[in-house]
Amino acid sequence: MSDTKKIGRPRNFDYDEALVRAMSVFWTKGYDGASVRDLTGAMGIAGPSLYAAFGDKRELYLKTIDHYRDADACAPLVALEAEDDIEKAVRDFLCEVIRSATEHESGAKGCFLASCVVTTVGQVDGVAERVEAAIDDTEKRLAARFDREIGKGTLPPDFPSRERAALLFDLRQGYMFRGRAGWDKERMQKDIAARVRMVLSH
Amino acid sequence: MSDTKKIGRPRNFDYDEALVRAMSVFWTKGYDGASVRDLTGAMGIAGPSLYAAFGDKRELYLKTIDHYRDADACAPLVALEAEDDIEKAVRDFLCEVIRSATEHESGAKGCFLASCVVTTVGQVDGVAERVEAAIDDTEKRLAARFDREIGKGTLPPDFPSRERAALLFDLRQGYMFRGRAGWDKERMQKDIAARVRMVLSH
DNA sequence: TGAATTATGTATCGAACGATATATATTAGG
DNA sequence: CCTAATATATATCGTTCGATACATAATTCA
Repeated sequence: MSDTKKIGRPRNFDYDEALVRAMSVFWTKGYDGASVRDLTGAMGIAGPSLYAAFGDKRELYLKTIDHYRDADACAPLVALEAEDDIEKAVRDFLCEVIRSATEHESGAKGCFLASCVVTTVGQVDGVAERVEAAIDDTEKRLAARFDREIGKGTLPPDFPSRERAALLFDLRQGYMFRGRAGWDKERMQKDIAARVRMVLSH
Repeated sequence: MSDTKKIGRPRNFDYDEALVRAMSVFWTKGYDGASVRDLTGAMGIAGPSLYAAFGDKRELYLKTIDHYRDADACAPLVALEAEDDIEKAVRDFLCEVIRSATEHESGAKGCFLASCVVTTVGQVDGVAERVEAAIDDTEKRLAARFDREIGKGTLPPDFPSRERAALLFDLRQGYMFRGRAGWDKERMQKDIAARVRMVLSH
């Protein structure tokens, strides 16, 4: 848009990086559990800088949600779309779900939206519509992946893309729950083959 | 055990009822979001009574979890076990899941464990083991329901009970998520028939 | 009936909460 | 350079948090 420099003293922190660090705090501690001091500490800035740059705690929270969505940070979805062979793609999706549900990047397990944000739906204004939009968007992208195969002829024309997209979505929710509860990767991987077959059966 | 009355002034509130009310507060507001004042207000008692009867906030929280489990409060599971016809039973299970995910009893939607407690796993000591035990118990009961049908001959001997139990579990998680996000009952009910078929397919 | 025991109600504790007032530092434009 | 504009650092605001001290009420047991 404009590379004209703004007047006034410039920030000495990176906006997006601070946002990611804030997300990580919300992710691990929850909305209420994350204090402003926790946030400023992780973001490497002082209180007034947080309020000047992001508004208040709630607005910062909403901004982390939007950033998560915009950054296309859902690895399983990306994996499903990247692999051309649909069977491998579904398997990759499930493997990636299990990985993200068990491995913890910066202490945060699972999906930021599915495991963390969703719990604040009735509690923090602005969250509900974002979560609902995220579900719709995710399921549309999942269904589109199946439709792509129908176009290629790999799946029959009457393949129930939307139903199976919803199934993938729900399987993910289950894995996220198990991951949170401490299940290990190996235990979850046992059903992958059968589940791939189920998702693609017709 | 003993109907001998205890010495000292008796309580003038019902222990279990207070526990249920506390659970409802945790359910709707989350662990951190539920203040001791919220809790005492809903329970109809004063602070010191709470601490005397239940310990501190965390111990009260753990007690609500145990009470939820002991009360067999998971309606879908009960519905699955109660119906003799396995096809109807699975359908009843899914219908009950959708109902509990969308209707709000005392403002709380979804499953207390699956939608609320799980988010405090890494945060509140004592929660992780309870959640893991709850998953194991639930999946065992789901699988046992299928095994019952194998015994009757309604399902083949090689029917993958454990796999399908896990599937039912994960479908539930998906519905709970959608319910939290504001999906309405009708939208979720569209896939029931196909899902019943999928769960019982062999 | 008095001693022991337990619960209740009021009032409040120190700590942590979210948020901000104030003064200073750093930039662009005139 | 001076002014306007924005960011920073320090210090702290009033509130709410989880948790308790204290005095009083209600019960059992001797």
